[in-house]
Amino acid sequence: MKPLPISSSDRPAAVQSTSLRQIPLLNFLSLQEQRELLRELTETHYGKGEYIFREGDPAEYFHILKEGNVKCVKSSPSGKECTLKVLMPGDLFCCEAAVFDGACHPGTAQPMGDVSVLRVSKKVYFEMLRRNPEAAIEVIRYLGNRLMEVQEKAKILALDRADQRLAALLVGMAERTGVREPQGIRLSVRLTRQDMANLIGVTTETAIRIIARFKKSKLVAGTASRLIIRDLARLKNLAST
Amino acid sequence: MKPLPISSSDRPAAVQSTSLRQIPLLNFLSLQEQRELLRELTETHYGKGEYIFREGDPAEYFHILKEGNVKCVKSSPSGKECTLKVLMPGDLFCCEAAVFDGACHPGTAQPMGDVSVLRVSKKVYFEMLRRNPEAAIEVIRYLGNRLMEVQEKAKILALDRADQRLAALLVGMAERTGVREPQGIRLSVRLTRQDMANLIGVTTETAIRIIARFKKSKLVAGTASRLIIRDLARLKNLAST
DNA sequence: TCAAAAACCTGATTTTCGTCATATTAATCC
DNA sequence: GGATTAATATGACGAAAATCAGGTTTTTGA
Repeated sequence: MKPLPISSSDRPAAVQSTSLRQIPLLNFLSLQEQRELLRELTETHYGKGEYIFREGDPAEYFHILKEGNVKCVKSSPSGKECTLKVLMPGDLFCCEAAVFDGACHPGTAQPMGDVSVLRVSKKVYFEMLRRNPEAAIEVIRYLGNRLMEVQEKAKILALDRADQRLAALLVGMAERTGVREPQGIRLSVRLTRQDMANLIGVTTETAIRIIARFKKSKLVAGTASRLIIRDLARLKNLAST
Repeated sequence: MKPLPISSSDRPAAVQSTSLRQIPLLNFLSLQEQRELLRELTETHYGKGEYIFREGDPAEYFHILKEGNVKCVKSSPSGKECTLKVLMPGDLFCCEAAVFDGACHPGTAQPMGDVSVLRVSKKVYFEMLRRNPEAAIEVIRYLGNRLMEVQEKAKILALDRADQRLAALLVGMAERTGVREPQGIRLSVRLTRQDMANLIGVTTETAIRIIARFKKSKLVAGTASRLIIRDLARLKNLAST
């Protein structure tokens, strides 16, 4: 596909046309439609400690992650928190909440560092989908995949021990964000023991103890900002025992 | 909406046109489209102990549950099983798997008694969606809701104790399938202790012990085929503590 | 560069739940 | 309606993970 022929005066603030071509859910649109949607997109930057939206906020927009990582967090009345997913650039988020008029966000979207987010109003987006069945089908595919992902996660939470859940998490992260390095596979997402704990439904202490065991048996190395998977095969094996 | 004007010679085997109007995902179609889709639908009956499809089978059809209850089951390599959801009439199933060419079913669909299932090939269904953006948007809504449901379930599995998970399950079942009775709310779905155990990720013994405690404190009564919720408010309270 | 804040670590103790073994009751089907 | 199977029940024991209560090390930011 060729670059969009859009003059700089055509496009809003900081949304670069090049970035759009990397977003799967905006393919399947004619150039004309892409240009129109581009006009409706706004880009916002967030830093650590801020919120993109919180659980219970009214859901008025579709969000697309452009840069950085965002975690989707749900919390229970007792104050405990559970991280559903770490989003990567290109991921849609909160399409599931954007579904009904007056719906609220079922979870909080929290930047894991500096991030950049694209936003378009539900109304505009749905109108675009109505005109572009092919794009609607793409959204169906995306949601179907997300559904399968969460179902797999629910299965693991329901059936597996803590160490297997952690192994499965690391395998998944390695596959989605790993980069080859001499010592093994480095995760390009910063992930603290606490992050891991929240992702697999255990306490931070438990995650720390398990990672310590993994270190001893040369499965992983490093800490949050530089986590290395040293033996993917054995981790995979542990996850599916 | 008026009844479909279809002569009995027009329609395949046992698919009654009246049943279709109760299926949310077939609304938003013109009469013409409904009639065409009807011709492509086939109905199949299954009994207990049979499988509608199994984990790993190639996914070639969209399924719609017409009558009875079906459970979606996933199993781990070690042989343990986890029930993701009890489907009710009108539910789509395995749309999530019907998403890619050559995809396989991520779980097994198991009748919980006598059931009747409608089926349409992925190809025909997608073509229909391409012609009917409104129907595609309806599928997006459906998937969005399913996604929110599973996310909520994952949160509960990750954060709550067994008794709270069971309470949450019973509250949900009461709301989806409960019928008022003098002694309380009766679940219209047959649900054994083992079913509950598989739905909340504990062993059967644990589910039995918890239900026994619930009985003592007058929260529930009865067994599988006649399960009564006697104090919904207190169950809700327990679930969200 | 130094102080403060995160992140990481460890041990002791308790709670929760799984496992195994064995009854008892209820449902189903010739 | 009585045999057979499925479902429910209970106890004793152990393993897994939470909790609480200290630490140390690393990272961050003024």
